[in-house]
Amino acid sequence: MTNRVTISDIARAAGVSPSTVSRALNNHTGIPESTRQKIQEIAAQLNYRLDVRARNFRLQRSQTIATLFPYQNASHRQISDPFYLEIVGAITDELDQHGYDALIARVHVESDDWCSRYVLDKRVDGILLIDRAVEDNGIRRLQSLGANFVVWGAEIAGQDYVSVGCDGEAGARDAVRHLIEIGRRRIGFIGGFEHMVETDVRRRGYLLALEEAGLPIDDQSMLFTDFTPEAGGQSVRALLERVPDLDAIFACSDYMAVGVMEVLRQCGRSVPDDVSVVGYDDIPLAAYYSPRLTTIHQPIQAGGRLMVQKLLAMIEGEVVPSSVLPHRLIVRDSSRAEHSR
Amino acid sequence: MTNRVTISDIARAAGVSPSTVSRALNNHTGIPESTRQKIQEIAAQLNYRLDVRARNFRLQRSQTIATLFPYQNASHRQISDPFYLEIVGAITDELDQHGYDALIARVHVESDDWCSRYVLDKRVDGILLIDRAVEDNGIRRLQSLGANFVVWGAEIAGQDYVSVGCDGEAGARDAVRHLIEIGRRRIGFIGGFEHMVETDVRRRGYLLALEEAGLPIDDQSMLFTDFTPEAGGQSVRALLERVPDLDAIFACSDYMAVGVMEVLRQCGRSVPDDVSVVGYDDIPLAAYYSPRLTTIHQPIQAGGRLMVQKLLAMIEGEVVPSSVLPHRLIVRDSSRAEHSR
DNA sequence: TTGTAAGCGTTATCAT
DNA sequence: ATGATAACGCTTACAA
Repeated sequence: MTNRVTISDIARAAGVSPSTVSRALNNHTGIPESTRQKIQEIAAQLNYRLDVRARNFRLQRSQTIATLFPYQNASHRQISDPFYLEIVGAITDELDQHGYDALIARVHVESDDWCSRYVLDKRVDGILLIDRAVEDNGIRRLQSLGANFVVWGAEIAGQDYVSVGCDGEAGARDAVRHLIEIGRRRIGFIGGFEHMVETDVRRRGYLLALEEAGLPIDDQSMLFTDFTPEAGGQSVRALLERVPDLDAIFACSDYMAVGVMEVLRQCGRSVPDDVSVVGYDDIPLAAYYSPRLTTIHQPIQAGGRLMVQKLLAMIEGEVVPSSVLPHRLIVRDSSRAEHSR
Repeated sequence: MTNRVTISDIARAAGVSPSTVSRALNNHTGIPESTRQKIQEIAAQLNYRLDVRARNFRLQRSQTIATLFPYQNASHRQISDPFYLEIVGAITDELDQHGYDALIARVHVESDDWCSRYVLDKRVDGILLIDRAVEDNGIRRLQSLGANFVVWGAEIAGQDYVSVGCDGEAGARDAVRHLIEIGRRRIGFIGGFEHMVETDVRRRGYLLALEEAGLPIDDQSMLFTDFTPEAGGQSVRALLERVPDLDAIFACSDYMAVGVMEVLRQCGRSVPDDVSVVGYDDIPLAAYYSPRLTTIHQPIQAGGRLMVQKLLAMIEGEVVPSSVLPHRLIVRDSSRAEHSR
């Protein structure tokens, strides 16, 4: 912690110049094996440690990637949906493997200040955005700055940036089709924030499935809220008041769905006998809840890693395309309707 | 993204020297209000942005804190326990408010390489460690390096570093006492990794409660595994084979407890009629699971924020003490034994 | 193969 | 009140 050993100290000890040391340490070609070895030995002896800050500064990079979680006004509430943690885990591990540091923050979705903070202030070499608004100022700003970034979520029409995620519209449609197939007719929708893409595309899928089946569409059957069991539970309670003959719920997250199922029971509706429930994400919990939760599986791990790989490729100057990952309907017990209407 | 505006550009435009600009921008005393205003205007006009990397380098700091999650050999499996996400959320928000960046990574608990990477390489000004091993090389290394760090978890005997967390021994003891009070006698324990402090202290509390009640202690009743519903479920299945007359489970995390309850049902045991279950953490899920989960509440939010405050104070040179946060037994439905034996 | 020197952008010291 | 200068630790032309 006291006096740091620098490259010059090694140079002095080895009787060479700092540049030679730098070259030796970085395994540059054109340095004789013998000198290299000698210098590396001395470095080890002296307990030399490269000052990454200095190097990154000199190299004008930061070797750091920010993973940003947009939140909305009202709901700067505590987050705990396991989905987020899974994707963070995958991202940080993958970054680690590539020698990058992972920075994390929540950012207000309606502002773009954070672009200055992370990009202009040169804190990071790139950004990973976990979901975004349908009209997203931050993304526009990132683009105008020429920043490297990858977004988690569905690829949407006219999108001129890179995303990695499932086709949420198709996923939601599959979920709702399934509910219709097992005989459900009054299907509620519980989403995250209305103007975030992931919720928006899933709502589209929901509406599409209803339409295809010739079922009536009713704004009263949709509700938008936080990704927590509590919010899910409250929403379904509200929904039941509006639509007493509700016979199914499609929730935009498994974690929400847990609250949904609990409140349904509290209200005297059995799941799945009276009301079927389908969630989204297929977090570990889904298979271990009772009843086991029907859901749309997303390859979260793979997706997180892919985001990193794409971003690093972009930083290397490559042109990379968006990826649409496969989703999969996993039918479990929460939607096995014994008695269709 | 092209040519960056630097302090010298402003100096040139304003007809002053770079040092004056620096002083003006940093609101140093001894600079006339008029000059300051003029310079700040020009800076704004030119869209000047401080290069934090350069400043941090010059100031020999990084203005970044690492939050590290130790993992064990076998289990570099995906993490998703909401507890972790809640604490990460609290930590990152609090760091943000203080102008610090939050770096995140998982580190192998049996190594201390990461100390070099984060501390010696000067990537961060301090470290937040989420749990640790009973004998923790990383911590010893951090101490020998004189690094600033704060650990999440119980304060343990002879500990000469700063921790923030609940008294896990007391928490576990309260949980198990409660089970004993409602008539349970064959109580199983499902922990995280055996040599991590949080699991270790809770095991002690568990044993203590059994001892106090004069109940027999049986190694076969304890199992150690991952913090996932799946692992919790598998553990309880194994436990039931070893101890067929099991009538209660104390699990070290609510998320685990979910899997525990599901498998109990699969095995034909009703919760809480046949087997009572108590979890730990009081994540949002706990109150919304069915049956509602009895658990030990930890002030996760407050704890995360407090860790940050302490760490920043340490960095400022203050001497700060450890904190033991209050825990609280929350009795819900998973432990209401209708029929005691 | 190696050394010299410049520079990344900022701030602090020491003058003036 | 302000400017010149050095320095933080490293890498890389360019020169030798």
